[in-house]
Amino acid sequence: MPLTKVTPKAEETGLRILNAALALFREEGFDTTTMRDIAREAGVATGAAYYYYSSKDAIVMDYYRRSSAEMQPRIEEALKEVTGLEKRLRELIRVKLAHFAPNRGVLRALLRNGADPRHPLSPFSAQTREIRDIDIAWFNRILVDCGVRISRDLEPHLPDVLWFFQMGVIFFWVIDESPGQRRTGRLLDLAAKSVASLVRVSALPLMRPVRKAALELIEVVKGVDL
Amino acid sequence: MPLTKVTPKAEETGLRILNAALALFREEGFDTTTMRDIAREAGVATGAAYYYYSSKDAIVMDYYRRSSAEMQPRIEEALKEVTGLEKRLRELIRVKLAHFAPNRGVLRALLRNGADPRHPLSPFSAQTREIRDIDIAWFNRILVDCGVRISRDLEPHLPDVLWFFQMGVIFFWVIDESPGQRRTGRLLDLAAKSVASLVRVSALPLMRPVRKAALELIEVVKGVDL
DNA sequence: CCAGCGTTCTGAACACGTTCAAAATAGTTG
DNA sequence: CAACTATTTTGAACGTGTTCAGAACGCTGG
Repeated sequence: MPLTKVTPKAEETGLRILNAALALFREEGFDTTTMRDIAREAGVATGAAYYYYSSKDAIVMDYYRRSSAEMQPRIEEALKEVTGLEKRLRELIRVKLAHFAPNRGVLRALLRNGADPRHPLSPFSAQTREIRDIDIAWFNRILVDCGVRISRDLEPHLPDVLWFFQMGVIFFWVIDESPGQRRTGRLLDLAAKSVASLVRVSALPLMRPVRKAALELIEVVKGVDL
Repeated sequence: MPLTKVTPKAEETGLRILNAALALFREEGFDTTTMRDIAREAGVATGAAYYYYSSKDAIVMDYYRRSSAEMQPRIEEALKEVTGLEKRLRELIRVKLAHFAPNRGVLRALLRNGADPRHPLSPFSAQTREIRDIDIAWFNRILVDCGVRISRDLEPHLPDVLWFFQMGVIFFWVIDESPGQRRTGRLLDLAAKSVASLVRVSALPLMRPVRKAALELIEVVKGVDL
């Protein structure tokens, strides 16, 4: 991925390095695995790993990018099975977690630098913008055809807010050490219900002052770098 | 701090190392500053730095601990000046940010590992429990004598929730690159108002179902490791 | 003043992520 | 095929955080 022009052989080597890395990350953990380990496992010299990936983090980045791409059809399908804001919200996030599950440790490395947009490896960084935009588009789609009325003022921000909510769940998930991350499952059930309710309630005329406050808050938060 | 038994001379050396580190962190940034730099600045060999601090992170930890201690009287005083939930909430957090302000970069290092409770350097870790407990006690105190009615079921959790809210503000602050972190100031104003309103509204009998949902959510989140 | 002992300090050494000059290989052109 | 270029690969070397065996220091009892 990092190489723009590639011979088939190079493509193969790059993939071998990526897969070696992911296998080791899964077995030994991200921090314990060294670049020398990865290179050895892939059958190349240390420097070769850097020819394909400019850093250890770049491997994680590539994994993130590929995963997000692979996920698209699975999401599309999952949303066909299910209707309603709450269920779709839950299903969308559930599919993502399921897809990331085998490499939860790798995702932990991705989220290590939290929400700092200056760090390339961050769901808020410029480098992950493309993935983020695709992600947000799904939330937009869910909102659009869920039949729930959305107030004009909230409308342009709601997909971003839902995406942010999703990131919260994912943060929780990578930390969650309960067996099978069941705790996250529970959290997702409860939170999806609450969020759906909030979205529904937010459109009520009575809620206008609350909406105004929320909007101000949203605007300040977005102002940072998002 | 890391040394249990200390001669006055050792105490002095330890402080020299800490201050050298903080000065360099401020001037050059946490990542750019090396342990060798710190040792040189303090006029000792590299190993000496490790005699006093078991790691680079441990320096940050010590700074965090000391700062939290120094902050106590400042908080006490600030709360005397001000009444009401919203204002006190805002003031409490504002005092903290003001105190941390000169070493914002150091705090960024502290929050680098996000909310992972397994990482020692995390506001959620076992190592920071003492500080966290003291912190939470303040929120408890604010709630107790603010005159606002709190429902029985929410009462034991509310200080923790407010503390969590505070952590959110601090996370935002360390990332906020607006001049003088004005954006965070604005966020704090808005958020404190909203939070205070929420607390007030939450006690309404009408809100019982909402409270129940919130409580379930809180319990799941707390279950992790907090 | 010395011997002994705990405390403080030293600097070389290790493993890691990363860089880079140069070697090996593949591909292309005369 | 040979010469040349572009791509791919190598492995030694650098700077970093960290460790550790032992040197230096300072105090206490004789």
